[in-house]
Amino acid sequence: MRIATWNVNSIGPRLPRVLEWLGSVQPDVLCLQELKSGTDAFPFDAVREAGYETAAYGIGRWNGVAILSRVGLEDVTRGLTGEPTFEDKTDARAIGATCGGLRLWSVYVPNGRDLENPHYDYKLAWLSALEATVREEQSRGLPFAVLGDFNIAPTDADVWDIGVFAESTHVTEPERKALAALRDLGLSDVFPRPLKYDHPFTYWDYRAGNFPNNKGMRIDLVYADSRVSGAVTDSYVDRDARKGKGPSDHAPIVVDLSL
DNA sequence: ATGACGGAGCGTCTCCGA
Repeated sequence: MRIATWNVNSIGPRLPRVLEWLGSVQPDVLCLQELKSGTDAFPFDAVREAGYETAAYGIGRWNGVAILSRVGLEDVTRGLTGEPTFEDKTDARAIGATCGGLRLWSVYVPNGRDLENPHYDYKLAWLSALEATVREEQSRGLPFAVLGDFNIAPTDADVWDIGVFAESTHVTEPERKALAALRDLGLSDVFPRPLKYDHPFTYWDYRAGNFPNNKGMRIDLVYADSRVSGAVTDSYVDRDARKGKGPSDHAPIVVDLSL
């Protein structure tokens, strides 16, 4: 089985590239983040013609997540257990489903913005709710993984220059402790191989030539339990999907499993 | 060339992203 995750930075303008990518890479399951569309506005028909069912969760202009599957899509759950709000609004940042016997979640962790911003506290609260949800979900007894844009660089090596991030989110100890809490639940970081250079970055800012200069970050992650991680035969960041005209600023991660 | 911000909304700018 081949599973994948991709922050597409809006499904509308990205749809042609997503369809092309599905056709060439042929994942069985694709977790999407940052749809920037409401649930009803998702292009279900075009994706169905490509052979995939979709469970989408979007609330409009920001965030939004989905799971596409050609191996079944059951028991869909939208949102986290005890999910916090921001400015009294609930975001659409997490969706879970059972696909081909696996319990999979697609998540888009809040950015945090700045260390003094209330959005940073929201990010940490959201991560606590994710931990609680993972704990609950594991009681289903199915092989389990959570995939998505975590907006956290797990180590200093996961950004191109840690000196640039001295007063920034994404690299702080509280954020990294939230990842450690997921590992304490038995999940492990499925570390992909890069197609080029020596580190598997998954995000490069559009600005200032960051992609051609490989000023990237590894913030999209696959956290899998032992049954899933033990079945991994290959994993890579498809940086080719970051090239060319009209790309997302994130590249997909592809994980092959022998279950 | 991989190649030097882009998406969305009521919008001619601001917010957001990381």
